[in-house]
Amino acid sequence: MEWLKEPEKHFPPHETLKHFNDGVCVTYIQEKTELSQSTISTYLTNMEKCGLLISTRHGKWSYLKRNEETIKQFTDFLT
Amino acid sequence: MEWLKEPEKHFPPHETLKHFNDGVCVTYIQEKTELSQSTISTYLTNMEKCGLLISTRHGKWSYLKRNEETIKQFTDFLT
DNA sequence: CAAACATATTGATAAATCTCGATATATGAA
DNA sequence: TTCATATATCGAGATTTATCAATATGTTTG
Repeated sequence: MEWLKEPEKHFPPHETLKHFNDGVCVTYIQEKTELSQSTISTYLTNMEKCGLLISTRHGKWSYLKRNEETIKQFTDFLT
Repeated sequence: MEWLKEPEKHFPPHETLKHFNDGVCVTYIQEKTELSQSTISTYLTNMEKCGLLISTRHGKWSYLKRNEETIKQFTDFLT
């Protein structure tokens, strides 16, 4: 969640997409976390189901970005 | 944590102490949570060690109240 | 001091979570 | 259509967490 605040600072640019408008692809997140592909895929899917992340497919890649609206609701609740 | 924001609204007055200055005793919290005595004792002890609660002993009772300073640090971090 | 009460600690078990490898599915390229 | 790549799902083991009963310790009161 922290890395996704400023993707440019934490991930390399994607080979085809020239922007981070829809976030970062699963593979890059997987590499950076050093967890297995299946683990990260499950985590990200769950986080999307929770509403914390938004997933967008571009061709074979899934891009993940923060869902700021739900995140705010949640941190407001915690506070 | 929520109950301890306004103890008067969630707990009966204590038999000896006439105020909630130091919070609420373990037994009252235990009864309200409907967890076992040992479970609640462990939880409260841990929360105190984490700095989230402040424990004060008056005779045979331990009173627990929120440690607002640390709680704020924590919610700030989460936010 | 002994009994009674409040809280703490210990040891144990069931359930949940973390994590993976193997396998399945989806998608673009050859 | 087949291959290579990206992601998803399944089944399972190891670890952690939640929770308790039993027991120990601390404290007041008779």
